[in-house]
Amino acid sequence: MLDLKYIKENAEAVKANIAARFMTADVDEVIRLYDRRNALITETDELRRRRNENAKSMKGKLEPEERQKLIDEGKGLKEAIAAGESETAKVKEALEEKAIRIPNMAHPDVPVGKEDKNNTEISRSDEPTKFDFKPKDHVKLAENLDLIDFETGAKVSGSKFYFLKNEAVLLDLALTRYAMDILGKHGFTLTITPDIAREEIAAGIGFVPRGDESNIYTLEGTGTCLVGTAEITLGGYYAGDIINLDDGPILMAGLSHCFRREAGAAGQYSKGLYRVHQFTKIEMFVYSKAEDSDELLVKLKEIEEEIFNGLGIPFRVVDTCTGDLGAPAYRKFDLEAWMPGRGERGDWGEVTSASNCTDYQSRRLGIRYREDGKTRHVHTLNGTAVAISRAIIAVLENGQREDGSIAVPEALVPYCGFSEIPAKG
RNA sequence: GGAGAGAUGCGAGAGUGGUUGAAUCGGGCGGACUCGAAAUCCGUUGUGCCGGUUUCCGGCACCCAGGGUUCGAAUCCCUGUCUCUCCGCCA
Repeated sequence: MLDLKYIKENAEAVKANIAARFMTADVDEVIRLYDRRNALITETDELRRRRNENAKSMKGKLEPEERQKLIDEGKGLKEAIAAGESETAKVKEALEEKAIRIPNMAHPDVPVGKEDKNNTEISRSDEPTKFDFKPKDHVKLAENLDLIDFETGAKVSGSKFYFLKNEAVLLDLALTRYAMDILGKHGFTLTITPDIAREEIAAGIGFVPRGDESNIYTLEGTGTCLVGTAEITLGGYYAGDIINLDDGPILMAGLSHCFRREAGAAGQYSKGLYRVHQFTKIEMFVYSKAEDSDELLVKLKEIEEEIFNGLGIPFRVVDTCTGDLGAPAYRKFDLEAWMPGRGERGDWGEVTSASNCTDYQSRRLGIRYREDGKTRHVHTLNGTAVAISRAIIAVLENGQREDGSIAVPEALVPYCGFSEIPAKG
């Protein structure tokens, strides 16, 4: 969430930002509740001060009637404090509920626009892969080569579940090791995180654990949910802590399974592995000082480029527009890989996403660092190293040959142990 | 899942219902001594919120969390969470 004092002092800018993101949130109501809360705190603190004074004056020996008088006075104060506290709690709750609807401010360079078509392409690794035959999509390729079984996935678990099979399994594991090696080289602490997190941690990261719009599976009666990304668990890692950033930012990499409800998502562009309920992802997460986060976002983007360049998959990088930013993001760069089987003639499809969330997540999670004797909220950044399912789409579709076999990117060969998936039958 | 023990500041660790935001030791920081260092000695050292005359001052809250008892709770009661030990189950 945003700093309440900041909202009050910059109400017009906050409103303009909400409008630019095509979101709705009631800034005036937040300010009204904030003022009301502060007035109540001041009042109740004064009552508590009088209670403390009253209690202190009763420590020594007193005449019985004098003591009784003080006790009666204390009883009165006690009631007034209880009333003040319950009113404050009510206002605080209402304030919090309204305030979390206000999105993070956006970087001044973020393109303004409503949908992903307003994203700005800022670079391109290469032109789309050329074929001298009509390329197939990954669903067809995987079916021909017996790599992914969607039908049995649906029977056993429901639609949008799948079994990876045969070489696809080894490809999955190879991509994992490949990415982890690169992240280790860049100084990330490697982790495999829990796949379940407490709901308040997920909420602190900016996910909505409950309700119709939620993309999260909750675990009934436990107060926990399945994670949609390791961003949740890695962001929760230092929740409530004051961390030391004097020796540089903290770089974490986490492998987790990711679970998403994806209610209502369907159609050509979501087919096959592109949008599924469960996949494996390796996520980068960074805790940094405020002044370093812009630079680190570029670094995350560059690591993503390194990973996909290494796979030889053409991609472009887009600067995500205001309407397409998630609420916690201040700026976001996406890598979109060329997917020859996407749409009619092939298309770019999102494979990674790197966001600078500034102090939006850390404020709610209570993660701070010290600087010049003061504590400040850390900046948090997250970026996809590899979302395995989408990377597999790109590998299969770009590596396909006319005879039905698939060339495996050279960088993966040492990890998976084969350089091609041979045509079958 | 069952039984028991515990949770206090940066760490270890005291704590009688009322001068306890918290003894003591250690760590950190500042200083003295020293050519320098060690040792020693002295001082200092939490977080959040509200208000103000805003490099500071005042107030409030915080001893795992949430409730309760009381004029007054780190201290008494209840619930939850987590940790440890033992048993059971399990990969």
